[in-house]
Amino acid sequence: MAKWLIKSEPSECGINDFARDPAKVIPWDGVRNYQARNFLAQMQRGDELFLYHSSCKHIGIAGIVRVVQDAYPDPLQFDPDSKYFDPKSSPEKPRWQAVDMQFVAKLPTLITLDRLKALPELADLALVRKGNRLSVMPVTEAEWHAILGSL
DNA sequence: GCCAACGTTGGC
DNA sequence: GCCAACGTTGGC
Repeated sequence: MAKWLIKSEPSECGINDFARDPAKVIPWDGVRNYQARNFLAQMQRGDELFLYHSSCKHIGIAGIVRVVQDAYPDPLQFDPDSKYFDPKSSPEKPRWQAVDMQFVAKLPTLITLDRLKALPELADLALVRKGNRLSVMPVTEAEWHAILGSL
C-alpha cells in the first residue's frame, strides 16, 4: 500500500473533522492542481496518508487517514454552482479526481513543520522545500517511518 | 496582513 | 513557445 501526505487548512477540514466521527467517509475533492491531481489518481483503497495542517496557528502533521475508495472523477467539476466547477471538463473526459477518506488516528502530538525540516530523511520531500505548494505528494516508506519515529 | 514563491492564463 | 500579468498558497 502506498503512502501519501495531503495538506489541508484545519478550518476547512482538519483531523478533528475525521476524528469526530471515525466511521464517516469524507470526500477529498476540489483539488485543482495537475501535479496533485496526478497523485490523487494513483491512490487506492487501503493507502494511508499523513494529514498536514497548513495556514493555521499550529502547522504540522496532525494525524493519519486512509483511502476507502479508489480515485474517481470529482463531481464538483460538473456542478455549475460549485466554486470548483470546470467548464472545460465533461463527464466523458473528466479532468479532476477525488478520493474518499476515513479516519485512522490522531498523532499523540502534532509534528511541527520545524521538526519535519530537521529530519535529514525528509530532505527530498516537497513539503519541507522552500516555496513548495504541492498539496498532495507521495511519501516513501523511509520517510513515513522517519516521521513516525520523530514522535 | 504581508509578501515570496509558485502555477496558470492568454496575448503575441 | 515565450513570457508578463495575474491569482493563489502558505509561512511568518
